[in-house]
Amino acid sequence: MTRRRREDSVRNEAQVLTAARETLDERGLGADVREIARRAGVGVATVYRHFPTKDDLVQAAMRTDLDGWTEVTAQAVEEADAWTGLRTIVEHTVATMARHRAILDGMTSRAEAFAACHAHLAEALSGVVARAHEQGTLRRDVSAGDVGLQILALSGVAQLAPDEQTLHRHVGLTLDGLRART
Amino acid sequence: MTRRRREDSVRNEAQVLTAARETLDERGLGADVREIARRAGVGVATVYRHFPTKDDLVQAAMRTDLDGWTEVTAQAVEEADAWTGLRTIVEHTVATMARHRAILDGMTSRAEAFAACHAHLAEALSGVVARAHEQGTLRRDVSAGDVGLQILALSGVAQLAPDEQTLHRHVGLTLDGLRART
DNA sequence: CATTATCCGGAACATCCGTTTCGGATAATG
DNA sequence: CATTATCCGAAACGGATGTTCCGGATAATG
Repeated sequence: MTRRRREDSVRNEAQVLTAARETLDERGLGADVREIARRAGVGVATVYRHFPTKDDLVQAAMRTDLDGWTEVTAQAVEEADAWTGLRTIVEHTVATMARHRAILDGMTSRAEAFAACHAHLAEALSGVVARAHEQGTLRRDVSAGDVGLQILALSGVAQLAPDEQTLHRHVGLTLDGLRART
Repeated sequence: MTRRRREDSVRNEAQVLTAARETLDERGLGADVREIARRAGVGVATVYRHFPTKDDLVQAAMRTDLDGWTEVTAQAVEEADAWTGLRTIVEHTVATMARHRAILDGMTSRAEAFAACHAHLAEALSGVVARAHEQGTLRRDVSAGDVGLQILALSGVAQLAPDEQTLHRHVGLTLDGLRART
């Protein structure tokens, strides 16, 4: 006879996830597990009971945001105007990275746990870029890989320029640079 | 009577500096002092005898390259055509950061040891950008701070895109985006 | 309320890294 | 060659961080 799961257990798991999200957003992948535990009002062992490894915790904490990002980008590929889709992908990806520093860290450090994200981004960009080339709205000499690099570069800016406005202006600047000259 | 300095001492100091340059270029500021010592064929204590702290070692190892960079950028400010000067600053700074990962790390992590570099870059950019605005070659809505951010962003690209050619193309892309539309 | 499976937190362990210590080796001097 | 100031490397220290242990607490069950 299997007992019902203890209520403090589920409560703690939720609190750990929340604390992990907060801490990872602030400190990035380098966040200390002890600090996450402290913010959750819990001991370290409790964290490790629910998530066998720090990587597992990170993935669980970022899952929702990552899924949202995946959906938005996948949808942007379907956009009739490929340039609009490209702009959406760039803006939304940069915004996500700016808000969640751990995701940026994972992408730039090529952590194995983020390989799927890399693949998804590459695929989405490859589609949109090809169609933007057909529609003549993207510079011919700009590849999907180039756009990917620019996205990561902009995300790097996000960590140096705290204010939303500056970041958005830089995204506009970059997009201007990518657009085919009329 | 003060004795002459022992020969193994000066030899070791030089070897440590060389090893430090190699290791810092490869691994960035996170380079392990033990690895530097090993490459120099020396014990850790020898490293610390010549350079009281890791920061001191880093500064000594990077001094030559930083001085070169300072000179080139200072000279670029004097350029008659401000746009050319700006391009030189951007290209040379990005190239320096790409080659010496530790310098990039120092600049982006706002380490106190690199405050002088920050100040120098800010001053140089401020001058060139003002004159480029007067000459109408730089977009009006782009500030010196913006250019500084773009430089750091491009340097970030340098760490993700190993090949020289891709990096140079991205620099060109960015410069295109900064130039006033004719 | 008694039982007990489940869960909890703090301490301990392992590793990494900057830095210091110290007994022994060695080069400069006379 | 003897002396000794100087230098050397291995080991140890100290702090940070991921992870595990374990004795005690507690919630689910009947």
